Amino acid sequence: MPELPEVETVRRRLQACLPGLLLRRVVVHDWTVSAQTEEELNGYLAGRRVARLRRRGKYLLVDLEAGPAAGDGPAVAVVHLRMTGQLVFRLEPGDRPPRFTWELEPDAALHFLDMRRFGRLWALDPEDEDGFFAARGLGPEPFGPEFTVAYLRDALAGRRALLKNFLLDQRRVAGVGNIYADEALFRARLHPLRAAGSVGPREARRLHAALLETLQAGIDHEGSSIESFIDPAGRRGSFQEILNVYQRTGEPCRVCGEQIERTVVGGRGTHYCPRCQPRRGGMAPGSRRRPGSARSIGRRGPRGELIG
DNA sequence: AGTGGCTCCTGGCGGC
DNA sequence: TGCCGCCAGGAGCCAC
Repeated sequence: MPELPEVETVRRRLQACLPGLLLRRVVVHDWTVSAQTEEELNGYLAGRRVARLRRRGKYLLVDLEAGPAAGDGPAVAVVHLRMTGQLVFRLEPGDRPPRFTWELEPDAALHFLDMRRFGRLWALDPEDEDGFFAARGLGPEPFGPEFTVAYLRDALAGRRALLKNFLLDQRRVAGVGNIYADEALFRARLHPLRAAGSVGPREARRLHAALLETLQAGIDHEGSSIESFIDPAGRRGSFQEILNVYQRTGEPCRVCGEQIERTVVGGRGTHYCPRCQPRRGGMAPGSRRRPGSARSIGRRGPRGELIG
């Protein structure tokens, strides 16, 4: 499921080939993909050249230059992949029909495949972009200047919400989804069922570092191809190969050997190591070495995978 | 206001 | 073998 690292991987791939191409028109095959009609979308987007690609949280943004016709101002296309959205240049035999297609010049097309049909497309005036994200309450970018240890500490303070739910709340920090939330909590040695407000200053610092390290590792591995994530060239990411807890229920913890446990938080599968991530703070029992500690960073597991 | 729960959507899978 | 029901989850919406 596309989270920040997966969307960033798509952004980088498209940034390498879309800028300069002309978006001739948008064809909507499934009207539920957008609250705007095909005509409205084309009014914003058709006849413009792609300038560059950006990302905000899990949203992919395509900046379009003003067109040659009078009144064809610049525009921003916003795409959210949600669960199963994919942007691809080629349809393979057996692919279901795309939900929308961008016809490009010279001679190309970008198709939006989306089995579960949760993905969305918006076309905006650039002046309305900040309002668009403000209306959704989108929080700071993890790699942006706002997301400091102090910010995270203050955001956690006093909250009764479970830590897992806190991380999934896009208003607190943008871009974290179920996989990276579980992996970051493991790296930070924090139990997902702890109240956000119970996290102390040192733990907040750990969580901040763990979030950045986990997301960066995801980007470095070009995302997790768990469900159906592929990039626009049809390539799969490899982060799923080094997951520590996500979907490893019953398997041994890579750090302490304890069996990974699974519970449900907010309707989402939640995976953790009961020994490395105790409900109360403190040292993991029977071990001085803990996941995410300086000594464990960069260690290699039995199959050569990076741990932590 | 903060928080949790429900809903959408469909392929895949377990159970009978 | 076939069919039923459940599971996966991002985020908008609603209720408390």
